[in-house]
Amino acid sequence: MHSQSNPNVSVDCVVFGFDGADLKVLLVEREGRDNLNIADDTLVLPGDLINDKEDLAAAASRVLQNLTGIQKIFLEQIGAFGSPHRLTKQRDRVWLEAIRLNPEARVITVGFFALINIKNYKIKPAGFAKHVIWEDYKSVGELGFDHNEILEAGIHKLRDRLYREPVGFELLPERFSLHQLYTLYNEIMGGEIDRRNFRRRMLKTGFLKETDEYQAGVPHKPARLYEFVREEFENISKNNFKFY
Amino acid sequence: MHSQSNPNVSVDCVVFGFDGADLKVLLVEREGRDNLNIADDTLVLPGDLINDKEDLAAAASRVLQNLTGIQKIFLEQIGAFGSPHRLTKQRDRVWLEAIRLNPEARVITVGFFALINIKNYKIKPAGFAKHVIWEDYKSVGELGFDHNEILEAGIHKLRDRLYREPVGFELLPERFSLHQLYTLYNEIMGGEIDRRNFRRRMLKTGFLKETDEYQAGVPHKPARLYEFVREEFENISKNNFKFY
DNA sequence: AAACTTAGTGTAAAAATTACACTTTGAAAA
DNA sequence: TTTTCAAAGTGTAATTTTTACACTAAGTTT
Repeated sequence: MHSQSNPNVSVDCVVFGFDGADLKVLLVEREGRDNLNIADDTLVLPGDLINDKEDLAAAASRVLQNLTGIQKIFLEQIGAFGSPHRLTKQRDRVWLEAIRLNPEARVITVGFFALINIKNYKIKPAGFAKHVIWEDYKSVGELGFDHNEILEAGIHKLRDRLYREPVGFELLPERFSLHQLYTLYNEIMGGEIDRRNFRRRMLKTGFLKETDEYQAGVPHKPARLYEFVREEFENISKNNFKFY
Repeated sequence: MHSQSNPNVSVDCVVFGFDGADLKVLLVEREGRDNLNIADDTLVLPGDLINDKEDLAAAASRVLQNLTGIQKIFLEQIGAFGSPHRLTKQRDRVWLEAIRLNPEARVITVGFFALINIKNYKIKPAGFAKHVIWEDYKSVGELGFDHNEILEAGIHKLRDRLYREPVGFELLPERFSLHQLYTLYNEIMGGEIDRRNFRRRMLKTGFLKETDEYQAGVPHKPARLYEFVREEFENISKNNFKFY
């Protein structure tokens, strides 16, 4: 099973989700593979070594599925992380020695990032993942390896994408209120976006289609729900469109 | 010498230069190492395997220096390229078999990019580089390995950077005319930028300092030369500045 | 019926962007 | 020395975009 894995190259996934209020990141709590009993509740990004004949993105997909059960999501590369010291923390070494065939090997990792709507995926820990959790991005503490660094690179990528690609919609249900969209942008940008201007701006783009559906079960005026129309976006965005 | 190199990870450098009119890329024509006589005039990006205890960026620097003599330039990562088929072209295989200890090894490569002022560096081929040339970006043909793909990623990065970072100045002499700057932007953006608006816009930023020096030896009205004042840029760009 | 919560709406001032054509200056050629 | 050539350098008006800002509407809960 390990025989075909490449000892020098791994992948790690930064998967963002949004629960309607806060930005979340998918983390796994590692434990010994095959129930190897090492005490270690360190949180890490889902990741592992690549196989020798496997494309990087395919490896990321596979690893993510193996550890969390999440299937078929679009992963975009963040970049390579290759400090020679990235695996030298004491706790990480102990874990690697329990788990890897070549625990001493120099490993460079390739980070990937993805956005998903939390409610659309059921996560179920497997492999060396004892638990899988959606951690509030703002409360992420010290992760194993150099995963805080990878996460930082991920959030940068996310912000960058959010400006120019319609990625925000990946994080929302198919039908959403403008308030949800606003909260999402405001949360990720960490900023003070004017609510009215945001609304006007988004509507003016022409790729939000209003539906006849409204929020239900909320203790206040229900908001109209909208849909993102990708075809419209494709038309418009030929001429390098900017969201914000 | 090869003993410490990692068989699975390499770096490749996309180095852009500007000669006043056209955007150039640094390419090397490969040959057998130690004058191994294999007939191969394939052009490739400067690159090679990393050493086992070496940071990725450091490896890129070293490799670039070893092949072209270029020292101490700032390299920024483009990303990892890891298709399992990236080394399978026939000519590439022949070359690898003549050169590498593990010619069959799966290699993923990490691309880096840099911008330099052509006139400030003397290039001198060494290592497996038979010649080093500044190739016009527009005339680049088929390169070895997957280097066309890496180059494409490099130009994207360049365009992206050009919008928000003062990277254009890296490509110009310390003192330059607004015309040179304009040509540079217009060339890289491949676009139709209005000359007057460009000039006003750049001057308004406040980080171009006019000097008392003028172009010399040109058969027309000599242009005033300007300098880029980095400190001013740092001040201004706190609030995510955009060039164009 | 009152209180609460979020939805939803418009405008005026300021700033940025765009399109556009002629004069100036120095060197080279006549 | 005059003419020609090539790029340098300059301003404005119209349009569009951005910004700042506060109240009413509608449903639910108390």
